[in-house]
Amino acid sequence: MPELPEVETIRRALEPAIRGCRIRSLEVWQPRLRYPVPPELARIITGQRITELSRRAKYLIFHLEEQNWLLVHLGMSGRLHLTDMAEARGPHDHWEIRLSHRVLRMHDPRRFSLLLKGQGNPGLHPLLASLGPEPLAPGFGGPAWVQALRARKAPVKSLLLDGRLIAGVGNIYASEALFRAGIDPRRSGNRIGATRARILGTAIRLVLKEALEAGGSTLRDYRHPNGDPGSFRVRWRVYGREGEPCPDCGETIRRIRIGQRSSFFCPSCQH
DNA sequence: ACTGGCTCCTGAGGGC
DNA sequence: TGCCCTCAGGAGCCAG
Repeated sequence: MPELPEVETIRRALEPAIRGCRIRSLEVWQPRLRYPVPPELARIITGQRITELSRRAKYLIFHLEEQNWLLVHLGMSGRLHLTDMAEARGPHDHWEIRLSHRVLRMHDPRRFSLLLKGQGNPGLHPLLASLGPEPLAPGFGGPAWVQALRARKAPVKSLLLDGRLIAGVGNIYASEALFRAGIDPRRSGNRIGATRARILGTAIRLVLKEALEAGGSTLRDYRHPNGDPGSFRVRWRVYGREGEPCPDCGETIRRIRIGQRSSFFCPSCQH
């Protein structure tokens, strides 16, 4: 599923291909996504150039002319395909943007994705306004992070998924980062010392950066839908490994529920 | 102000 | 072989 590193990988691949391209048309086949696709969207964006593609958390922002922009989120099963020419529409293909020589299409079986519009400063949009800091931005993990984490008493695993505290961390990286930091996912934020909070901040950046570097392979999958996605799969240390030995100590990895979400951890390495 | 539970949706996988 | 049940997940929303 698209996590922050994959969304950033998509952004990096897409931006040079679409920057400067003019939108010829927008076709919406299924407007009932996470939020309804605005009916007037096609009228607003047709004829405009894409000036920039940016990312905030797991949101992609397609900047257009006249301070218009499109907000796209992939949800958990959304895929963006950029092709040279229009293809027959398949099941779960919900919309496509036709550019001068290319077509950008959204495929999303579970329909948790979204396509919205905005005008002016994207950061003021309700979905973006309350987002916390970007973990990969310079300076993340300093005093502000330590203070914010320790001000909360929810399980740290849940806090990592709270976009107001930190933007874009998903279920996989929350488990992975806590394993790297040696912190029990059930531990309350306010029971994590300042030193360990800093270590966690570093661990988050580490797992995201590693995945981002491996994301170059996801790029190939993105460009060539026939490619075998399994061969490029990143090897998680604990995520999805219930019952397997911990890569560090050999203890059996456990899976527990925290806030309705699966969490994987090593009971020996994480406290 | 926080926390935890619910919700949207469909495909996959396990049990019988 | 096939049906049914449960679960997975992003993240906003809401009740307590």
